[in-house]
This record gives sequence, C-alpha cells and structure tokens, in this order.
Amino acid sequence: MDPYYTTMGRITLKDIAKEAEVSVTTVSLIINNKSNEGRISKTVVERVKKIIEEKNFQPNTIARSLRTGKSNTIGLIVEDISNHFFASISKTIESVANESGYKVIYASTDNDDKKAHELVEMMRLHQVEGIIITPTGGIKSDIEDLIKQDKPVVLFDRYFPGLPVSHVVLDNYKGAYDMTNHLISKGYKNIAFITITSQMNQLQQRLAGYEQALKDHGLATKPSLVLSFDYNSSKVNKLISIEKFLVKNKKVDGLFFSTNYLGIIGVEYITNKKLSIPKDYGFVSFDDHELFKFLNPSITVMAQPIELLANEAINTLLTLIKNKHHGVIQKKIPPELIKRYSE
Amino acid sequence: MDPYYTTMGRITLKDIAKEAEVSVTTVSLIINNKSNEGRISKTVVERVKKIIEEKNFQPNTIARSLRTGKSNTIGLIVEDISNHFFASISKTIESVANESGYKVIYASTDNDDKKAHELVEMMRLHQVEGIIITPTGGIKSDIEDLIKQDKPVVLFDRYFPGLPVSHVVLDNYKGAYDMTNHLISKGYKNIAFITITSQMNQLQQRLAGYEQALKDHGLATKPSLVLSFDYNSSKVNKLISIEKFLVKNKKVDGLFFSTNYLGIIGVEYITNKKLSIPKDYGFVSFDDHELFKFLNPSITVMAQPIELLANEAINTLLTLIKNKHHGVIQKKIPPELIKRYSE
DNA sequence: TAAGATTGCTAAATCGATAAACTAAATTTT
DNA sequence: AAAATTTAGTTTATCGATTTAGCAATCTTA
Repeated sequence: MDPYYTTMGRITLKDIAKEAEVSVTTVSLIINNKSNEGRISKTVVERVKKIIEEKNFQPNTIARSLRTGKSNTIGLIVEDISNHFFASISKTIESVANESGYKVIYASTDNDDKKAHELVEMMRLHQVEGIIITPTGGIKSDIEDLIKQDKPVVLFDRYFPGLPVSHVVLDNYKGAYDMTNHLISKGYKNIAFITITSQMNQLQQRLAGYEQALKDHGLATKPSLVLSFDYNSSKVNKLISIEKFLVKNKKVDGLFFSTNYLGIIGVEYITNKKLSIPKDYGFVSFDDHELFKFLNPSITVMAQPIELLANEAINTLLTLIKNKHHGVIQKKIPPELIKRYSE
Repeated sequence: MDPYYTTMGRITLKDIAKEAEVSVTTVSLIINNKSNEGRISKTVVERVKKIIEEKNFQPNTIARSLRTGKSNTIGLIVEDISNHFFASISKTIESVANESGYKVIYASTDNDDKKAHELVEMMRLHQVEGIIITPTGGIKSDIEDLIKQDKPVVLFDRYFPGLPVSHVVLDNYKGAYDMTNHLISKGYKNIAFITITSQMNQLQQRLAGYEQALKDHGLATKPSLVLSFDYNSSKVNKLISIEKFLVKNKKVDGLFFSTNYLGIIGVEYITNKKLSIPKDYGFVSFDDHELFKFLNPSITVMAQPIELLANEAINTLLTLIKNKHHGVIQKKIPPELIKRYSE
C-alpha cells in the first residue's frame, strides 16, 4: 500500500476525526476521558464514541509513547527465567504489571556480567520506565548509571550493600538463624553448614545467621563444622567432599545445606550411602525445591515466599515510577519455614 | 525541565547534528549505515561518529518505531510461564529474539479463554510484530482475526486442526506410538494407557498413537485398557481410580501415563502400595519432569525437545515477520525417548 | 565548453498521537 | 448594552526519528 512500509490499514485518530467531522484533538480528548476538561458536548462525545466502537479503534501506543514520554513498559532481568524460582517470580510480576497497564520485557543474564551489561543497555534503549533486576556482581556501575539517569530500579534477590538503590531481597540472615534454631530445638547439637565459597552476600548472610544461632545457644561455632565447596567443583567432587567431611567429623548429627542445589546433592549422598533421615542425620535445606516434598522423607526447608517477593518487587517499582523522587525503598522479606519430615 | 514531561536530558539526533554542524538527516544516515547511499564524506562520517561515541548516543527506539512502523517487539503468550516447560521455552525464545534485535513481551493465559483473549488484544495494542501463542480452546476467532490483519502468528504446543495458521507442535502421535513400541519390545503385553478425558488434540493424538502401536503388533486395543480421568478430579480420586482400575484389570503389566502430572500421581500410587518398578509394572510417561530422573528407579519418558521446539517456534515467527507473505508453516517435532530404569 | 552525471549534503514531510494556545459563539455579569 | 466569562471546540507545535526530494558544487564526457 504505502511505498516503504505498511500500517496494515490501521485506523488512526485522523480517520475517526474525519468520519465524526471533528478535529483529532476532540477525538483524543474523548479517548483519554478528558471530555470534561476539554468541554466537549455530550452529543459529540457519543457520536465519536460510537464510531470508535464501530471501528474498534485503539490508539497507536507507539505514537502515544513518543508524545508522552511514557513507554508503559518495564524491564525484568533475572538470572535465569527457566529456573523455577525466577519463572514463578516472573509470572506474578507480569500479572501485576499488566493490571497496572504495564507490559514487561524480560531477559536472563545467566549470571554473566557482560550479558547483564548488554541487557541493561537493551532495556534502556527500549525506554523501559523502570527495571527489576537480579544483578550480577559486576554491574554495579551500570546500576549507578541508571540511578544517575533517574531511571527507577529495583534490585531483586541480591543487592550491593551500601549502595543507595531500592531492593527487595530475602532476609537470609534471619532465615538461616531460624532454621538453625529449629534444628537445635529438635535436639541436634553438632550441626554442619554445607555451603559454597562465594562472595555472594546471601550466602554469607546465611552463614552468619547459622553461626549466630549456635552462639545464642552456647554452642561452639567451629570452622570444622562448615563445609565449603568451590562454586565450580563438580557434583562428584562435592559428593567426595561430603564423605570426607562426615568421616572426619563423626559427631555431626545435623546437616544444613545453604541452597537447594546443595541439598539435592546431599540427598544423593544419603541415598548412595543408604543412610537414613532423620535417624542418621537431621537434614534441612535453604530454598525449597519441587523435589523436596516428593522425597521420602520429605525435606524440611526454609522457603522463599515467592508470591510475596514478587509482589514487593513489582509494587516497589511501580511506586518508584509513579513517584520519581520517592527515594530509596529497601525491603528484607523473611523466609518461611516449611516443616516436613527430615527434621 | 520541560513543562509536562521529562526526557531526562536524553540526547537526540538533533543534539548530535548541532554539535557536528550537519543536518539531522546526515546523522540519521550515518547511524543507519547508509552513509554510502547517502554519499556522506568520510570526514563527516568520522566526525559524527566520534561525537556519537562521546555522547553515547542511542536513537530513540520509540520514535524510530513510529516512523518505520516496526516495533521490534514480539509477543509470547504461554499457558503458564512458571511451569518448567514454558519457562525453558521462553528462555530460548527470548535469547534468539534478542539476537535478532527483537524484544519479547510475555504473558500467561492460565488456560483461560477470557484472559487469552485479553492478552491477544494487549499484544495487538502494543503493536507487536508477531505473536507466538499457546492457544486456549476458545480463541480460534482471535487467531483468525490476527491472520486477517496479516499479523504473523505461530501457534505453539497446540493448534486448531484444519486452521491454516502456522504452528510448531510436538508429534504426539509418533511419540506415543514409539513409546508404546518401546514397551512392547520390552515384552509387555497388556499396556494400560492412563490419560485425561479431554478434547485437547494432543492427548487424543497420544491415545491414537498408543492404539496404533498395539494394533501394529497384533495386540488388542480394549477400552478396558484405557483409564481416563476427568480433568478436574482430585489427586485422591485419581489414586482411587488407579487402584480400582488395576484391581479390575489384573493382566495389566505396563503403565503408560499420557502426561508427566499423571506420571507423578502414578509414582505416588506405586510408592503408597509398596509396589516395585519395573518388577510389578513397566512404567513410562509422556513429558519429562525434573522428578523423574531423581526417582528410584528413574522413569523412562518420551520427552519434549525443549530447545528444538523453542528454536523452531521463534525461527518460524521470524521467518513470517521477514517475509509477510510466506504463507503457512506447520511443523511437527518428534519427541525424544529417554530410556531410564522404569523400563 | 556546454550538457549531463555525480558528489555531498540539506529541507521538508511524515509516522500518530498529545498538549498548549487560541477562537468564535453563547451566556452571564455588571 | 457593553464587558467579562464560559462553552465547545480547533489550530498548530511537538515528541525524535526516517525518508523523499531537491539543490549547489564539482566532475565527466562528448
């Protein structure tokens, strides 16, 4: 139709205006429910509305965005959308955003700094009005840039301590503290903490919560009770390490895994060795996993309240968007102890 | 700054043009690598590029979209993005789309016709250039409308038989046929098919494949071998039905579950009854599930090749977008037998 | 050397909406 | 009855890019 591109015969404000024999402004006012301020007579309003209805006219959001400076889009950058946790988070965020008239564009960083950086650029390029992001360790400066540009940002799941940027994260310290208390209350006295060597603040918080709980009960916090894997070590190596660790520390009676992935490896170890839970070891894990409730016995976990986290994240972002100078909103959400049968 | 909205001091073509003392056209040509066609001298190109670099200028995609009629956005509507299958699909789709310069906006229907209808409207409103959708049963007419408007659409996971719309779906018939053959080759003679009463084409195809395999091996296809649940029946009811069914049909030696959710319930039944797999029953399921490989014994499944399906879907859509009059592309992807230890 | 082609660029129109400023007619106030 | 105000709209500028058409100046070619 047109020489270089086709609008697919889309109806525009102009078409409606022509048909109704009014100006485009009048139609625009009516569409935006400003017919009162604009003082358009009822007769005209009705006539125009009827034509809009008939033609099923919907204003071009792109043109509208250009004029108003609002894209009605938010960006969601997670570590990995195919992971159950982030997938569930995304669903709630999408749903709440849609209700508020926002659409969501999403992407996964795979915990790669370069990709994360590019995705932030991509989101910016597409003029999202705000970003919810699971930051990788190396994009602090990108986040700072966004803030400098007054772009609303909510860090999710992890944050940069000290950086004055809004965030919604789990209270990992409290979660680990409570989980450890739970084991202690069940009578366990030598609780091992199995984790990953990482600067990731979350894991450090979990370790700190675990240690504090021991201290608060007058239990020793020996380094020998903490088993720490290298992030990149293989599953087999982890299994071997667990064995060595438990052989060396015969007194250990409780196992606290700092993430669900480690917990799953722990389950494999227990199964391989034909050990029994909770007879041989009390067994708990941070982060729930679909598997845990199906296992026999099912595994007690400190679970992330997914719905709540997602709601807090999107609502925080929407607040920041509505009220650009709201300042910094930082929230720590307590996790939820799900008692099952591994103790 | 501006009276009614703020561009946050964003740099525009105009700013670059002013600084370089050339026209906006020149800058536009350079940005779009049309400096040859536009016959811009090397000197000017370099000067402008340097300024663009310095100011880190990136053209406003919304303005560009308005002018070119291309939003560089595609819509992805799945049943439930928090479900592992769709989450994984989404990840690949997002990644491929990004590489091709498209961003993805997504949403979940929860298999609700009304919601699906609204989401299609929402996507249309936001001028996506194409849509990948897991259709619900009742939105055939919405799909037809999209086609009428020349909007590229790829149905995914399910389709409307007979409707000339592009789709990428699993070859459910072949999957069930092959899975049944697998059981037969293992020596099972009375294979039960446990499914859900549904008009969903996929499940009917799976049933048909199962039946054809039996026929092709001269085995009877008695209705008594098929156990069909109501979609809404509870888990407990399903467990009871399975028990009744197996008590009644003592000869049954193999169980073929038509979906992973049913397979999981099957596992629960087997565990409850302290039965042994594959000693008491050969046990297979359609659709893999994270659980299945962790179980003891691990479960043999006919798995959906997630990466492949996602790649086919997004590439089909991109093809349709690039070549609007490409016509209809319909693909059936064969699933993949993952042999584990349940037979 | 004059006509034609090429080079190197720019001016103006346009995409489809919103917003500010304005106008003519009707109504109210003084 | 003149001035002020209100009513019911319209005209024009604008958002930030892309695209078409066009214009000098320079270079080719016959």
